[in-house]
Amino acid sequence: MQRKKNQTLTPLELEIMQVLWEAGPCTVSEVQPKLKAELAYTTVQTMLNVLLRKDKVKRVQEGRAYRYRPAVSRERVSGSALSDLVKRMFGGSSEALLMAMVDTRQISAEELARVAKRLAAAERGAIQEEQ
Amino acid sequence: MQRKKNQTLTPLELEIMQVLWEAGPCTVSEVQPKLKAELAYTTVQTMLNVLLRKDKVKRVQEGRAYRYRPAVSRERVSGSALSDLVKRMFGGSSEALLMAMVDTRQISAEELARVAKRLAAAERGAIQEEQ
DNA sequence: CTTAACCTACTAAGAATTTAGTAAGAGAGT
DNA sequence: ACTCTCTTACTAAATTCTTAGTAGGTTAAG
Repeated sequence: MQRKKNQTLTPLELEIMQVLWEAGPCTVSEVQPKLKAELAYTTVQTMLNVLLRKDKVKRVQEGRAYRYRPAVSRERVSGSALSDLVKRMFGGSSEALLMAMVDTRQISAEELARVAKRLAAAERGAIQEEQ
Repeated sequence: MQRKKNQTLTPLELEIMQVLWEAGPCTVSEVQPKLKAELAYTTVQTMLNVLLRKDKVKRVQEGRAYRYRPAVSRERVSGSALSDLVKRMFGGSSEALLMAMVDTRQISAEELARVAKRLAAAERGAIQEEQ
């Protein structure tokens, strides 16, 4: 049995999850050509097995093969990757992360403000006049 | 000799760098008690050696011991950790990262807007009326 | 029925990461 | 001089991550 919560996905695990999130449920042979690296069929299979053991994907038999689908949402994984980074790199301060993004020119203060405004408006909109 | 750029620090390497960034140049015995995990003296020493080989720290002899100091800035490291995450998790879109932070409630849209406004003002201020 | 294609389970091996032990030198105290 | 402590260099073991091979089963084609 597994003991830990297994939160953080390794780089390769993450890349495979990306494929499943983007392309939807896939078999091993469908995942393989969608990866950047050219990995052996059995390597991809092994990784999907690892993800299965970690409860990050589910699978159903389909003909002779299994079809794998994500068992965790992209939002959930990106959320925990983010909070992990915020904790480890920015002492738990999301604000520090934002400042670092501006400092290192990954986003300009102007663009940040534009996005912030848009998100704030969307949030208000979602509360007041939903659909 | 080493071939790669060695950009990404491992979790433990990062934790040790944090100590050096916060406390300033330290010897092995000064770093050791500042770590969360209780690691053997020689473990800390080994890690500082690894960081030295990777050119992430420099050291000078001081009495019998070495004193280690960061050779890369926190900004540089956090910048590349961030761009790594943006690339791997958000398809290269910083904006997608911001949206994920709001979606996963790591920051509210309001706070984001507040920080954005402050950073934009600081940027304008830095250009127009410095000091 | 034999063969080729495809798929799984199991196994393993290499690399990176984390952890720490051992041997040995150098000062300090007695 | 002898011993204790601090420190280094070197070495190594455990764990995790990445990669892939081998054996064997099922289906489809001839």
